Amino acid sequence: MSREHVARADGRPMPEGHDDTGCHVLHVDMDAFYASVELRDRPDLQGTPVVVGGGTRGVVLSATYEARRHGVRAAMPMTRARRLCPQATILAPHHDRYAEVSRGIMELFRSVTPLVEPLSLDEAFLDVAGARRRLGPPAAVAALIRDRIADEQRITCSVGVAATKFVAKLASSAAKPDGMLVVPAADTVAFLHSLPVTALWGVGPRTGEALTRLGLRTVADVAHVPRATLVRALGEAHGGHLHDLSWGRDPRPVVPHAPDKSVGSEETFARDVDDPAVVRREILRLSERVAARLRAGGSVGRTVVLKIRFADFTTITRSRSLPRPTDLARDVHRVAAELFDALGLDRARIRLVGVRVESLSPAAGTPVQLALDAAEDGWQQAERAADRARARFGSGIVRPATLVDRRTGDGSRTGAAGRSGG
DNA sequence: TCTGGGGTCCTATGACTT
DNA sequence: TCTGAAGTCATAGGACCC
Repeated sequence: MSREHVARADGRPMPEGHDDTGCHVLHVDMDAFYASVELRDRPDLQGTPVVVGGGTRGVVLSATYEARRHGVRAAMPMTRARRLCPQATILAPHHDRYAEVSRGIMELFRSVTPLVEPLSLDEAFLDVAGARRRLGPPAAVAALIRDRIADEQRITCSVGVAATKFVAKLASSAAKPDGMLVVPAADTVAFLHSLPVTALWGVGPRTGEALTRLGLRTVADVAHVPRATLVRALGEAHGGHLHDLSWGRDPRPVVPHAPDKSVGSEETFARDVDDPAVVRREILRLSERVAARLRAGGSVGRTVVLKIRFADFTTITRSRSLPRPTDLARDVHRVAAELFDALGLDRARIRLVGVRVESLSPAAGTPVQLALDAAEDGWQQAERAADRARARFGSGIVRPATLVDRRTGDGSRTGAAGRSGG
């Protein structure tokens, strides 16, 4: 327990032990995850400003706390980050590596409790009520997890311990970096009411502005305004939810294995594109990618959504539902391409194109679409055979002929910027 | 100056059904 | 049979999260 940095909700050190009465939810969040993973291989950069990101139109994916001291933040355009902190080392992201570290961390969590709800690669909720007899009270479990992640993965994390998910998440944020904060159930309201409204889950720039217009700046302000006022300003669901959160009411349990509700893929072009043929090729590539992920996840989907972002950043979506769900690239592509053609765009400058499939259900037991135009379930078998070939020989081994460059035989993307680093 | 990619959830609106 | 109300579903857009 040498690594602990334990504090009470009011910030004073715990006198002895940890008052985790009523607390069984842990929120574990890696500190500057991508940057921390990169620093494992570059110990020479420890203690220096490092920014993970890149690409011609990229944003910051992760930054060390030394870079953050210069104002660099996640999701900030790289050009701005470079200006704010010119001395920072810029590293390109390695997603495979982050996914691998993430798998190790999630396995570690599941060795503690089966009730693990991952939120992203680098954070998860854990319900440790059932681990008390084996591992001790929640605060001790949290300390154990922090030690093990430091030992096994050589990165640091912060942990919030509370009675609810929402408060546990706020607590881990307050404990960052490399800390732990226990908010005893009895202290929940006092802890919450000291925070700014922007700390509330679901309050971003827009909602924050709306609350400011009402003169509400702290969570305490939100708690003491009539619920009806919030509902009028923000709608029934959002307003009511914020009012509940402001009093620490958050009955959501920790749920492992929540099924996916949609699967999508999108690409920002390195330069805006006005050639419809280029856009159509990208739609085909994205449809292939999405369908492969559907099959890999054992899902089929019924609604295909096409997303187009124009050069001026305005964004539109168009969707259509199929009579039956599918996991075939051929079906997804056909609908997405038809939606694009129906827009009737005349050399519009397009910045981004995306394809998403919604209304997912498990493939097992779902009657699937057998090709839209013909009774050939040969497509199903062909795409599954392609999956097997990709699994064996690499992702580039099988692709539609229209995506193969005739001169080089290379099907790699030529126009899109690709992920800037995430 | 610029603003990724992968998602979830909510709201508004119009078509359709009961 | 016609009409309006209410419910449901599909679609589009937006806010938010990491």
